[in-house]
Amino acid sequence: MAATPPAPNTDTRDRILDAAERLFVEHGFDGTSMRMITGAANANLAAVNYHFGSKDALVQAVFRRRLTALNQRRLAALDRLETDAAGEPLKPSRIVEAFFGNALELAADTEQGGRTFMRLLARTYNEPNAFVRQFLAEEYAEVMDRFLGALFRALPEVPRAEILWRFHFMIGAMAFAIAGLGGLSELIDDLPKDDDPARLLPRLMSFLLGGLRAPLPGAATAPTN
Amino acid sequence: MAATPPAPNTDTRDRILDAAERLFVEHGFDGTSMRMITGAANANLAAVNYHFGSKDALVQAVFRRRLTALNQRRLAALDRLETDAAGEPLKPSRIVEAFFGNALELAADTEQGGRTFMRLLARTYNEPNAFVRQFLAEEYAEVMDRFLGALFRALPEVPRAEILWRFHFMIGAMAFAIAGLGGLSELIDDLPKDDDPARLLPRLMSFLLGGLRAPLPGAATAPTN
DNA sequence: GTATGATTCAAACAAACGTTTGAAAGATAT
DNA sequence: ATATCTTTCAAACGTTTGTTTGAATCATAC
Repeated sequence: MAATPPAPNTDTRDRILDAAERLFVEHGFDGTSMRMITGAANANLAAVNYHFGSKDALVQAVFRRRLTALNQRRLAALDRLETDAAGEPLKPSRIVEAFFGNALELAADTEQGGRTFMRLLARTYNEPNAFVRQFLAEEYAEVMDRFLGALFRALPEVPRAEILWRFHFMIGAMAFAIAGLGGLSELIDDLPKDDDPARLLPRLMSFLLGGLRAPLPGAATAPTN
Repeated sequence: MAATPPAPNTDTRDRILDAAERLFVEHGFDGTSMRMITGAANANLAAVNYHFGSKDALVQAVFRRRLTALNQRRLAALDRLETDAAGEPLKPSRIVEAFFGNALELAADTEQGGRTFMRLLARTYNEPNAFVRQFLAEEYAEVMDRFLGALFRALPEVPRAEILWRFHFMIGAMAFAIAGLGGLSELIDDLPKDDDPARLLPRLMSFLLGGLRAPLPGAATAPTN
Protein backbone atom coordinates (compact mmCIF):
# COMPACT_ATOMS: atom_id res chain seq x y z
CA MET A 1 0.00 0.00 0.00
CA ALA A 2 1.03 3.60 -0.46
CA ALA A 3 4.72 4.23 -1.14
CA THR A 4 3.65 5.23 -4.63
CA PRO A 5 6.44 7.45 -5.91
CA PRO A 6 5.12 10.91 -6.77
CA ALA A 7 6.65 10.58 -10.22
CA PRO A 8 4.18 8.56 -12.28
CA ASN A 9 4.69 7.23 -15.75
CA THR A 10 6.18 10.30 -17.37
CA ASP A 11 6.46 8.82 -20.81
CA THR A 12 3.07 9.75 -22.22
CA ARG A 13 2.96 12.92 -20.17
CA ASP A 14 6.20 14.24 -21.61
CA ARG A 15 5.36 13.25 -25.15
CA ILE A 16 2.14 15.23 -24.80
CA LEU A 17 3.97 18.26 -23.42
CA ASP A 18 6.49 18.19 -26.25
CA ALA A 19 3.85 17.81 -28.93
CA ALA A 20 1.68 20.54 -27.43
CA GLU A 21 4.61 22.94 -27.16
CA ARG A 22 5.49 22.48 -30.80
CA LEU A 23 1.92 22.68 -32.08
CA PHE A 24 1.05 25.72 -29.97
CA VAL A 25 3.88 27.64 -31.63
CA GLU A 26 2.70 26.61 -35.04
CA HIS A 27 -1.05 27.04 -34.72
CA GLY A 28 -1.74 28.92 -31.50
CA PHE A 29 -3.75 27.67 -28.55
CA ASP A 30 -7.18 27.91 -30.08
CA GLY A 31 -5.89 26.59 -33.37
CA THR A 32 -4.48 23.43 -31.82
CA SER A 33 -7.02 20.71 -31.04
CA MET A 34 -6.77 17.89 -28.57
CA ARG A 35 -6.80 15.46 -31.47
CA MET A 36 -3.83 17.17 -33.09
CA ILE A 37 -1.89 17.00 -29.84
CA THR A 38 -2.64 13.41 -28.91
CA GLY A 39 -2.16 12.39 -32.51
CA ALA A 40 1.31 13.94 -32.69
CA ALA A 41 2.18 12.46 -29.29
CA ASN A 42 1.01 8.97 -30.25
CA ALA A 43 -1.36 8.98 -27.33
CA ASN A 44 -5.05 8.34 -26.91
CA LEU A 45 -7.41 11.28 -27.17
CA ALA A 46 -8.41 10.92 -23.52
CA ALA A 47 -4.79 11.04 -22.35
CA VAL A 48 -4.68 14.82 -22.02
CA ASN A 49 -7.72 14.93 -19.77
CA TYR A 50 -6.40 11.99 -17.77
CA HIS A 51 -2.93 13.40 -17.17
CA PHE A 52 -3.67 17.12 -16.99
CA GLY A 53 -7.40 17.48 -16.42
CA SER A 54 -8.24 19.86 -19.24
CA LYS A 55 -6.79 21.68 -22.21
CA ASP A 56 -6.32 24.85 -20.16
CA ALA A 57 -4.43 22.90 -17.53
CA LEU A 58 -2.22 21.47 -20.26
CA VAL A 59 -1.38 24.97 -21.45
CA GLN A 60 -0.36 25.91 -17.92
CA ALA A 61 1.75 22.77 -17.63
CA VAL A 62 3.54 23.53 -20.88
CA PHE A 63 4.57 26.94 -19.56
CA ARG A 64 5.33 25.90 -16.03
CA ARG A 65 7.69 23.18 -17.19
CA ARG A 66 10.22 25.73 -18.44
CA LEU A 67 9.14 29.24 -17.46
CA THR A 68 9.53 28.75 -13.74
CA ALA A 69 13.14 27.63 -14.18
CA LEU A 70 13.89 30.53 -16.54
CA ASN A 71 12.55 33.11 -14.13
CA GLN A 72 14.42 31.57 -11.22
CA ARG A 73 17.63 31.78 -13.20
CA ARG A 74 16.83 35.43 -13.88
CA LEU A 75 16.25 36.13 -10.22
CA ALA A 76 19.40 34.25 -9.24
CA ALA A 77 21.43 36.32 -11.70
CA LEU A 78 20.01 39.50 -10.23
CA ASP A 79 20.76 38.25 -6.72
CA ARG A 80 24.36 37.63 -7.71
CA LEU A 81 24.66 41.13 -9.16
CA GLU A 82 23.31 42.72 -6.02
CA THR A 83 25.50 40.78 -3.59
CA ASP A 84 28.57 41.45 -5.75
CA ALA A 85 27.79 45.15 -5.83
CA ALA A 86 27.63 45.23 -2.03
CA GLY A 87 25.47 48.30 -1.83
CA GLU A 88 26.98 50.09 -4.79
CA PRO A 89 24.50 51.01 -7.56
CA LEU A 90 24.18 48.39 -10.28
CA LYS A 91 25.11 49.03 -13.88
CA PRO A 92 21.91 49.07 -15.94
CA SER A 93 23.60 47.05 -18.63
CA ARG A 94 24.14 44.20 -16.20
CA ILE A 95 20.51 44.24 -15.15
CA VAL A 96 19.35 44.13 -18.74
CA GLU A 97 21.80 41.33 -19.43
CA ALA A 98 20.50 39.31 -16.50
CA PHE A 99 16.98 39.50 -17.84
CA PHE A 100 17.48 39.11 -21.59
CA GLY A 101 20.67 37.07 -21.57
CA ASN A 102 18.98 34.21 -19.76
CA ALA A 103 16.10 34.32 -22.21
CA LEU A 104 18.33 34.22 -25.27
CA GLU A 105 20.40 31.47 -23.74
CA LEU A 106 17.31 29.31 -23.52
CA ALA A 107 16.36 30.33 -27.05
CA ALA A 108 19.74 29.08 -28.25
CA ASP A 109 19.02 25.54 -27.09
CA THR A 110 17.66 23.64 -30.06
CA GLU A 111 18.33 20.20 -28.58
CA GLN A 112 16.11 20.15 -25.50
CA GLY A 113 13.43 22.27 -27.11
CA GLY A 114 14.30 25.51 -25.36
CA ARG A 115 14.12 27.35 -28.64
CA THR A 116 10.64 26.06 -29.38
CA PHE A 117 9.49 27.09 -25.96
CA MET A 118 10.93 30.57 -26.20
CA ARG A 119 9.22 31.09 -29.53
CA LEU A 120 5.99 30.04 -27.88
CA LEU A 121 6.59 32.34 -24.93
CA ALA A 122 7.45 35.28 -27.16
CA ARG A 123 4.26 34.84 -29.11
CA THR A 124 2.22 34.52 -25.99
CA TYR A 125 3.19 38.02 -24.85
CA ASN A 126 0.61 39.17 -27.35
CA GLU A 127 -1.87 36.36 -26.82
CA PRO A 128 -5.48 37.55 -26.72
CA ASN A 129 -6.79 34.58 -24.74
CA ALA A 130 -7.66 36.03 -21.35
CA PHE A 131 -6.93 32.89 -19.41
CA VAL A 132 -3.42 32.60 -20.82
CA ARG A 133 -2.66 36.28 -20.24
CA GLN A 134 -3.77 36.10 -16.65
CA PHE A 135 -1.65 33.04 -15.99
CA LEU A 136 1.41 34.60 -17.60
CA ALA A 137 1.02 37.81 -15.62
CA GLU A 138 1.02 35.90 -12.34
CA GLU A 139 3.99 33.84 -13.40
CA TYR A 140 5.93 37.03 -14.16
CA ALA A 141 4.84 39.21 -11.27
CA GLU A 142 7.86 38.73 -9.02
CA VAL A 143 10.43 38.96 -11.81
CA MET A 144 8.96 42.22 -13.06
CA ASP A 145 8.90 43.68 -9.61
CA ARG A 146 12.49 42.80 -8.91
CA PHE A 147 13.95 43.92 -12.24
CA LEU A 148 11.98 47.14 -12.43
CA GLY A 149 12.96 47.95 -8.87
CA ALA A 150 16.60 47.32 -9.71
CA LEU A 151 16.39 49.58 -12.76
CA PHE A 152 14.70 52.31 -10.71
CA ARG A 153 17.54 52.25 -8.21
CA ALA A 154 20.20 52.05 -10.91
CA LEU A 155 18.77 55.07 -12.75
CA PRO A 156 17.50 57.35 -9.98
CA GLU A 157 17.67 60.42 -12.20
CA VAL A 158 15.41 58.92 -14.87
CA PRO A 159 11.64 59.25 -14.36
CA ARG A 160 10.11 55.89 -13.54
CA ALA A 161 7.55 56.20 -16.31
CA GLU A 162 10.39 56.41 -18.82
CA ILE A 163 12.04 53.31 -17.43
CA LEU A 164 8.74 51.45 -17.54
CA TRP A 165 8.19 52.36 -21.15
CA ARG A 166 11.72 51.48 -22.17
CA PHE A 167 11.55 48.12 -20.43
CA HIS A 168 8.32 47.65 -22.35
CA PHE A 169 10.08 48.48 -25.61
CA MET A 170 12.94 46.12 -24.82
CA ILE A 171 10.66 43.20 -24.13
CA GLY A 172 8.84 43.86 -27.39
CA ALA A 173 12.06 43.95 -29.37
CA MET A 174 13.25 40.69 -27.87
CA ALA A 175 9.90 38.95 -28.23
CA PHE A 176 9.56 39.82 -31.89
CA ALA A 177 13.10 38.75 -32.65
CA ILE A 178 12.71 35.42 -30.88
CA ALA A 179 9.24 34.69 -32.20
CA GLY A 180 10.51 34.87 -35.75
CA LEU A 181 13.57 32.75 -35.08
CA GLY A 182 12.84 29.31 -36.39
CA GLY A 183 9.62 30.12 -38.12
CA LEU A 184 10.70 32.67 -40.67
CA SER A 185 9.13 36.03 -40.15
CA GLU A 186 7.52 36.43 -43.54
CA LEU A 187 7.03 40.06 -42.68
CA ILE A 188 10.59 40.89 -43.62
CA ASP A 189 11.06 38.42 -46.42
CA ASP A 190 14.68 39.42 -46.79
CA LEU A 191 15.38 37.95 -43.38
CA PRO A 192 18.95 37.80 -42.18
CA LYS A 193 20.18 34.37 -43.16
CA ASP A 194 22.21 33.86 -40.04
CA ASP A 195 19.53 33.43 -37.40
CA ASP A 196 21.94 32.00 -34.88
CA PRO A 197 20.76 33.15 -31.45
CA ALA A 198 24.35 33.04 -30.25
CA ARG A 199 24.94 36.04 -32.52
CA LEU A 200 21.53 37.45 -31.77
CA LEU A 201 22.44 38.13 -28.15
CA PRO A 202 25.16 40.74 -28.77
CA ARG A 203 23.09 42.30 -31.51
CA LEU A 204 20.00 42.60 -29.38
CA MET A 205 21.96 43.71 -26.35
CA SER A 206 23.69 46.60 -28.08
CA PHE A 207 20.36 47.71 -29.55
CA LEU A 208 18.61 47.52 -26.19
CA LEU A 209 21.33 49.37 -24.36
CA GLY A 210 21.43 52.00 -27.07
CA GLY A 211 17.72 52.52 -26.58
CA LEU A 212 17.98 52.52 -22.82
CA ARG A 213 20.73 55.16 -22.87
CA ALA A 214 19.08 57.34 -25.49
CA PRO A 215 18.41 60.96 -24.50
CA LEU A 216 15.04 61.37 -22.86
CA PRO A 217 12.26 62.70 -25.08
CA GLY A 218 11.46 66.34 -24.57
CA ALA A 219 14.98 67.10 -23.43
CA ALA A 220 15.26 69.87 -26.02
CA THR A 221 11.69 71.07 -26.19
CA ALA A 222 9.32 71.38 -23.28
CA PRO A 223 6.24 69.12 -23.44
CA THR A 224 2.71 70.38 -22.91
CA ASN A 225 2.98 70.09 -19.17
CA MET B 1 -26.84 42.44 -22.42
CA ALA B 2 -23.80 44.16 -23.77
CA ALA B 3 -24.88 47.40 -25.38
CA THR B 4 -23.37 48.03 -28.78
CA PRO B 5 -21.86 51.50 -28.68
CA PRO B 6 -20.72 51.33 -32.33
CA ALA B 7 -22.83 53.37 -34.72
CA PRO B 8 -26.45 52.23 -34.70
CA ASN B 9 -27.64 52.76 -38.24
CA THR B 10 -24.64 52.43 -40.47
CA ASP B 11 -24.45 49.85 -43.17
CA THR B 12 -24.53 46.24 -42.10
CA ARG B 13 -21.19 45.76 -43.82
CA ASP B 14 -19.52 48.47 -41.79
CA ARG B 15 -21.13 47.39 -38.53
CA ILE B 16 -19.73 43.91 -39.13
CA LEU B 17 -16.25 45.28 -39.86
CA ASP B 18 -16.30 47.40 -36.71
CA ALA B 19 -17.51 44.55 -34.52
CA ALA B 20 -15.03 42.09 -36.01
CA GLU B 21 -12.14 44.51 -35.55
CA ARG B 22 -12.99 45.00 -31.91
CA LEU B 23 -13.59 41.32 -31.18
CA PHE B 24 -10.48 40.15 -33.02
CA VAL B 25 -8.36 42.32 -30.73
CA GLU B 26 -10.07 40.94 -27.68
CA HIS B 27 -10.28 37.24 -28.51
CA GLY B 28 -8.09 36.61 -31.55
CA PHE B 29 -9.23 35.27 -34.90
CA ASP B 30 -9.82 31.69 -33.89
CA GLY B 31 -11.37 32.80 -30.62
CA THR B 32 -13.95 35.00 -32.31
CA SER B 33 -16.93 33.16 -33.77
CA MET B 34 -19.29 34.27 -36.49
CA ARG B 35 -22.07 34.35 -33.95
CA MET B 36 -20.11 36.68 -31.70
CA ILE B 37 -19.46 39.02 -34.62
CA THR B 38 -22.95 39.13 -36.06
CA GLY B 39 -24.40 39.33 -32.56
CA ALA B 40 -22.30 42.38 -31.68
CA ALA B 41 -23.09 43.95 -35.04
CA ASN B 42 -26.83 43.38 -34.69
CA ALA B 43 -26.82 41.44 -37.92
CA ASN B 44 -28.03 38.05 -38.97
CA LEU B 45 -25.63 35.13 -38.74
CA ALA B 46 -25.63 34.70 -42.51
CA ALA B 47 -24.69 38.35 -43.09
CA VAL B 48 -20.94 37.75 -42.96
CA ASN B 49 -21.06 35.05 -45.61
CA TYR B 50 -23.39 37.16 -47.72
CA HIS B 51 -21.30 40.33 -47.62
CA PHE B 52 -17.79 38.89 -47.48
CA GLY B 53 -18.04 35.28 -48.56
CA SER B 54 -16.29 33.63 -45.65
CA LYS B 55 -14.68 34.30 -42.30
CA ASP B 56 -11.22 34.38 -43.85
CA ALA B 57 -12.38 36.95 -46.38
CA LEU B 58 -13.78 39.03 -43.54
CA VAL B 59 -10.39 39.01 -41.82
CA GLN B 60 -8.78 40.26 -45.01
CA ALA B 61 -11.41 42.97 -45.37
CA VAL B 62 -10.83 44.14 -41.80
CA PHE B 63 -7.15 44.63 -42.55
CA ARG B 64 -7.49 46.02 -46.03
CA ARG B 65 -9.90 48.70 -44.86
CA ARG B 66 -7.15 50.50 -42.94
CA LEU B 67 -3.79 48.89 -43.65
CA THR B 68 -3.66 49.83 -47.31
CA ALA B 69 -4.17 53.48 -46.48
CA LEU B 70 -1.57 53.37 -43.71
CA ASN B 71 1.07 51.86 -45.95
CA GLN B 72 0.32 54.34 -48.72
CA ARG B 73 0.80 57.18 -46.27
CA ARG B 74 4.10 55.61 -45.28
CA LEU B 75 5.23 55.37 -48.88
CA ALA B 76 4.08 58.92 -49.60
CA ALA B 77 6.07 60.20 -46.62
CA LEU B 78 9.15 58.38 -47.89
CA ASP B 79 8.59 59.78 -51.37
CA ARG B 80 8.46 63.29 -49.93
CA LEU B 81 11.69 62.73 -48.04
CA GLU B 82 13.48 61.51 -51.13
CA THR B 83 12.33 64.32 -53.42
CA ASP B 84 13.17 66.90 -50.76
CA ALA B 85 16.64 65.42 -50.34
CA ALA B 86 17.26 65.73 -54.08
CA GLY B 87 19.89 63.06 -54.22
CA GLU B 88 21.47 63.82 -50.87
CA PRO B 89 21.53 60.89 -48.44
CA LEU B 90 18.53 60.72 -46.11
CA LYS B 91 18.80 61.04 -42.38
CA PRO B 92 17.97 57.65 -40.84
CA SER B 93 15.88 59.34 -38.19
CA ARG B 94 13.56 60.74 -40.86
CA ILE B 95 13.14 57.32 -42.43
CA VAL B 96 12.29 55.77 -39.08
CA GLU B 97 9.91 58.61 -38.38
CA ALA B 98 8.13 58.12 -41.70
CA PHE B 99 7.51 54.49 -40.87
CA PHE B 100 6.66 54.58 -37.18
CA GLY B 101 5.23 58.06 -36.97
CA ASN B 102 2.42 57.22 -39.35
CA ALA B 103 1.66 54.09 -37.35
CA LEU B 104 1.51 55.89 -34.03
CA GLU B 105 -0.57 58.64 -35.55
CA LEU B 106 -3.18 56.07 -36.49
CA ALA B 107 -2.89 54.52 -33.03
CA ALA B 108 -3.69 57.90 -31.52
CA ASP B 109 -7.10 58.02 -33.19
CA THR B 110 -9.61 56.69 -30.70
CA GLU B 111 -12.63 58.19 -32.45
CA GLN B 112 -12.61 56.43 -35.81
CA GLY B 113 -11.27 53.21 -34.39
CA GLY B 114 -7.70 53.65 -35.60
CA ARG B 115 -6.41 52.72 -32.18
CA THR B 116 -8.38 49.49 -32.12
CA PHE B 117 -7.08 48.59 -35.54
CA MET B 118 -3.48 49.30 -34.63
CA ARG B 119 -3.76 47.11 -31.58
CA LEU B 120 -5.10 44.37 -33.80
CA LEU B 121 -2.33 44.88 -36.34
CA ALA B 122 0.36 44.87 -33.67
CA ARG B 123 -0.92 41.60 -32.28
CA THR B 124 -1.13 40.07 -35.68
CA TYR B 125 2.61 40.47 -36.23
CA ASN B 126 2.90 37.41 -34.01
CA GLU B 127 -0.18 35.62 -35.25
CA PRO B 128 0.35 31.89 -35.73
CA ASN B 129 -2.49 31.45 -38.24
CA ALA B 130 -0.72 30.73 -41.52
CA PHE B 131 -3.36 32.31 -43.70
CA VAL B 132 -3.23 35.60 -41.82
CA ARG B 133 0.56 35.69 -41.81
CA GLN B 134 0.73 35.10 -45.54
CA PHE B 135 -1.76 37.84 -46.24
CA LEU B 136 0.04 40.31 -44.02
CA ALA B 137 3.40 39.55 -45.62
CA GLU B 138 2.03 40.32 -49.07
CA GLU B 139 0.39 43.48 -47.84
CA TYR B 140 3.72 44.67 -46.42
CA ALA B 141 6.08 43.53 -49.16
CA GLU B 142 6.46 46.85 -50.98
CA VAL B 143 6.72 48.96 -47.83
CA MET B 144 9.45 46.75 -46.41
CA ASP B 145 11.38 46.83 -49.65
CA ARG B 146 11.24 50.59 -49.89
CA PHE B 147 12.11 51.38 -46.29
CA LEU B 148 14.87 48.81 -45.99
CA GLY B 149 16.34 50.05 -49.23
CA ALA B 150 16.24 53.62 -47.95
CA LEU B 151 17.95 52.59 -44.72
CA PHE B 152 20.62 50.69 -46.63
CA ARG B 153 21.43 53.79 -48.66
CA ALA B 154 21.29 56.06 -45.64
CA LEU B 155 23.70 53.87 -43.69
CA PRO B 156 26.12 52.54 -46.31
CA GLU B 157 28.81 51.84 -43.75
CA VAL B 158 26.56 49.58 -41.64
CA PRO B 159 26.30 45.91 -42.67
CA ARG B 160 22.89 45.18 -44.11
CA ALA B 161 22.34 42.27 -41.75
CA GLU B 162 22.66 44.68 -38.82
CA ILE B 163 20.13 47.05 -40.33
CA LEU B 164 17.73 44.19 -40.95
CA TRP B 165 17.99 43.02 -37.36
CA ARG B 166 17.60 46.48 -35.96
CA PHE B 167 14.56 47.19 -38.09
CA HIS B 168 13.25 43.92 -36.76
CA PHE B 169 13.87 45.05 -33.20
CA MET B 170 12.21 48.39 -33.82
CA ILE B 171 9.07 46.81 -35.21
CA GLY B 172 8.92 44.52 -32.20
CA ALA B 173 9.26 47.39 -29.75
CA MET B 174 6.53 49.36 -31.45
CA ALA B 175 4.19 46.40 -31.80
CA PHE B 176 4.44 45.44 -28.16
CA ALA B 177 3.90 49.00 -27.03
CA ILE B 178 0.86 49.48 -29.22
CA ALA B 179 -0.65 46.08 -28.51
CA GLY B 180 -0.78 46.87 -24.82
CA LEU B 181 -2.20 50.33 -25.31
CA GLY B 182 -5.89 50.12 -24.57
CA GLY B 183 -5.92 46.63 -23.23
CA LEU B 184 -3.66 46.88 -20.23
CA SER B 185 -0.59 44.78 -20.57
CA GLU B 186 -0.99 42.68 -17.45
CA LEU B 187 2.60 41.60 -17.92
CA ILE B 188 3.86 44.81 -16.39
CA ASP B 189 1.14 45.43 -13.87
CA ASP B 190 2.67 48.71 -12.86
CA LEU B 191 1.88 50.08 -16.28
CA PRO B 192 2.53 53.74 -16.95
CA LYS B 193 -0.71 55.49 -16.26
CA ASP B 194 -0.41 57.93 -19.10
CA ASP B 195 -0.87 55.71 -22.11
CA ASP B 196 -1.48 58.62 -24.42
CA PRO B 197 -0.02 57.68 -27.79
CA ALA B 198 0.64 61.33 -28.48
CA ARG B 199 3.30 61.10 -25.77
CA LEU B 200 4.22 57.59 -26.80
CA LEU B 201 5.59 58.78 -30.13
CA PRO B 202 8.51 60.85 -28.81
CA ARG B 203 9.26 58.19 -26.22
CA LEU B 204 9.33 55.38 -28.74
CA MET B 205 11.21 57.47 -31.27
CA SER B 206 14.06 58.35 -28.96
CA PHE B 207 14.34 54.74 -27.88
CA LEU B 208 14.34 53.47 -31.46
CA LEU B 209 16.91 55.99 -32.64
CA GLY B 210 19.07 55.23 -29.63
CA GLY B 211 19.00 51.59 -30.61
CA LEU B 212 19.60 52.31 -34.27
CA ARG B 213 22.64 54.46 -33.50
CA ALA B 214 24.08 52.11 -30.89
CA PRO B 215 27.62 50.90 -31.51
CA LEU B 216 27.69 47.74 -33.55
CA PRO B 217 28.17 44.53 -31.59
CA GLY B 218 31.76 43.49 -31.47
CA ALA B 219 33.00 47.04 -31.71
CA ALA B 220 35.16 48.17 -28.82
CA THR B 221 33.16 50.54 -26.70
CA ALA B 222 33.50 52.44 -23.47
CA PRO B 223 30.10 52.03 -21.83
CA THR B 224 29.34 54.73 -19.36
CA ASN B 225 26.74 52.80 -17.40
C1' DG C 1 -2.13 -16.28 -7.97
C1' DT C 2 -5.01 -12.79 -6.75
C1' DA C 3 -6.09 -8.23 -5.49
C1' DT C 4 -5.26 -3.18 -6.25
C1' DG C 5 -4.33 0.87 -8.38
C1' DA C 6 -2.63 3.22 -12.60
C1' DT C 7 -2.97 3.83 -17.41
C1' DT C 8 -4.85 3.14 -22.07
C1' DC C 9 -8.49 2.63 -25.26
C1' DA C 10 -12.66 2.96 -28.47
C1' DA C 11 -16.81 5.09 -28.32
C1' DA C 12 -19.98 8.40 -27.36
C1' DC C 13 -21.52 13.03 -25.48
C1' DA C 14 -23.54 17.70 -25.97
C1' DA C 15 -22.13 22.06 -27.58
C1' DA C 16 -20.19 25.14 -30.82
C1' DC C 17 -18.22 25.82 -35.22
C1' DG C 18 -18.50 27.93 -40.38
C1' DT C 19 -21.45 27.57 -44.06
C1' DT C 20 -25.68 26.88 -46.93
C1' DT C 21 -30.46 27.16 -48.03
C1' DG C 22 -34.89 28.96 -49.64
C1' DA C 23 -38.22 31.85 -48.52
C1' DA C 24 -39.55 36.58 -46.81
C1' DA C 25 -38.81 41.50 -46.90
C1' DG C 26 -36.99 45.80 -48.98
C1' DA C 27 -35.45 48.59 -52.48
C1' DT C 28 -35.29 50.35 -57.33
C1' DA C 29 -36.65 51.17 -61.95
C1' DT C 30 -39.75 51.14 -65.52
C1' DA D 1 -48.23 48.03 -60.30
C1' DT D 2 -44.98 44.77 -62.12
C1' DA D 3 -40.68 42.94 -62.54
C1' DT D 4 -35.90 42.74 -60.96
C1' DC D 5 -32.31 42.95 -57.91
C1' DT D 6 -30.54 43.28 -53.15
C1' DT D 7 -30.62 42.28 -48.46
C1' DT D 8 -32.37 39.92 -44.31
C1' DC D 9 -33.98 36.05 -41.84
C1' DA D 10 -34.85 31.52 -39.33
C1' DA D 11 -33.55 27.07 -39.77
C1' DA D 12 -30.81 23.51 -40.79
C1' DC D 13 -26.48 21.42 -42.73
C1' DG D 14 -22.37 18.40 -41.69
C1' DT D 15 -17.93 18.91 -38.91
C1' DT D 16 -15.24 19.60 -35.28
C1' DT D 17 -14.69 20.94 -30.61
C1' DG D 18 -13.38 19.52 -25.41
C1' DT D 19 -14.81 16.25 -22.29
C1' DT D 20 -16.70 11.91 -20.23
C1' DT D 21 -17.53 7.05 -19.82
C1' DG D 22 -16.78 2.15 -18.78
C1' DA D 23 -14.42 -1.53 -20.02
C1' DA D 24 -9.73 -3.40 -21.20
C1' DT D 25 -4.83 -3.60 -20.27
C1' DC D 26 -0.80 -3.01 -17.54
C1' DA D 27 2.06 -2.84 -13.42
C1' DT D 28 2.99 -3.73 -8.90
C1' DA D 29 1.95 -5.55 -3.97
C1' DC D 30 0.50 -9.12 -1.02
